[in-house]
Amino acid sequence: MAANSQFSMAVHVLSMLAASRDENVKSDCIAASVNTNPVVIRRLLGQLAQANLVISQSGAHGGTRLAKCPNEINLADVYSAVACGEVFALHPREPNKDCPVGRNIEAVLCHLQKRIDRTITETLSGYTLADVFEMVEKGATA
Amino acid sequence: MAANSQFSMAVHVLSMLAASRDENVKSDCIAASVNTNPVVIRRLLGQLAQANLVISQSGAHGGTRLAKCPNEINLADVYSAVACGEVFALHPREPNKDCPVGRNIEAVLCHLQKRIDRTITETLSGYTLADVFEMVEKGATA
DNA sequence: CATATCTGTAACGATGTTAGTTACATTTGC
DNA sequence: GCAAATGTAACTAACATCGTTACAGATATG
Repeated sequence: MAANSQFSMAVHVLSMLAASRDENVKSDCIAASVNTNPVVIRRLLGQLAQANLVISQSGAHGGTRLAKCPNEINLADVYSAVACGEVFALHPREPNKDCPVGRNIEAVLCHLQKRIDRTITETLSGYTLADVFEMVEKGATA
Repeated sequence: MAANSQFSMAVHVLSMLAASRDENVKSDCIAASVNTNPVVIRRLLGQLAQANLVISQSGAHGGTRLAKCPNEINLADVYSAVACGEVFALHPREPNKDCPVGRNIEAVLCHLQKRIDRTITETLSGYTLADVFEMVEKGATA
């Protein structure tokens, strides 16, 4: 269960909200589509709200809706909102500093990590929620 | 401990081998630099050997060395050799197929996954082991 | 203002992955 | 034959993610 599905869930959730523009959608309803517990959804919505992607309302007739138009939300925003881990982890234990390689390898890997993260962000910024929703509606993978 | 450090370790290990071109390096020696158990290193070397990046020899005076020149090995090869997981996982539980979004979202996410993986591979293929080793020697992050 | 309905969040448990460790069979040079 | 290595299986420890329960707080509505 270790791999992180937050991004997948976020895209799913946002697609649900895009399907009901300007209506409050309840966490129970979203949870039913994602097939999980409403609390899991609310936790995720909290992160998306902090990133100003959605707006939630408490109380009766409450729920959540998009804070912007689907074409104003791109997937890079979503990716940074859910703060997924890096693509690859650094060493769990500190390398040996007495070794010329061990001493410097972490800086190099850290640089690579950032480089890749930038690449991912660039790629994701090419997709808006509107694009995703269109794909979902078509049932297409193009 | 969930995040995958195999790629980091692989780059470290290959840098060690690049530092001792044409010599057999023992797993104990590499383990000392990575600060882990030799068995962990041998497991990793097994994967790198299968990808034809290194060659191991059993027995006395055995060890491992690079199978090619450092400038013939690029990091995309390493990335695919250690078969890291995807950047983000799909839903752990199957979405609800009765929902229009739930029915189609997985195909879209799967498409996105592949798109990102391609981007990462492209970026990594821009670095050879020789590049990495040069950075390590300089202690620089550029 | 009482109530029903919703979100927000804390706390805990189940599950699964990763890496570390031990142990041992196998290979190979001397 | 012996010493020195790799290859690999099996087990354990640590940890992250997700699911679940429980409850406090907010808010429409009669």
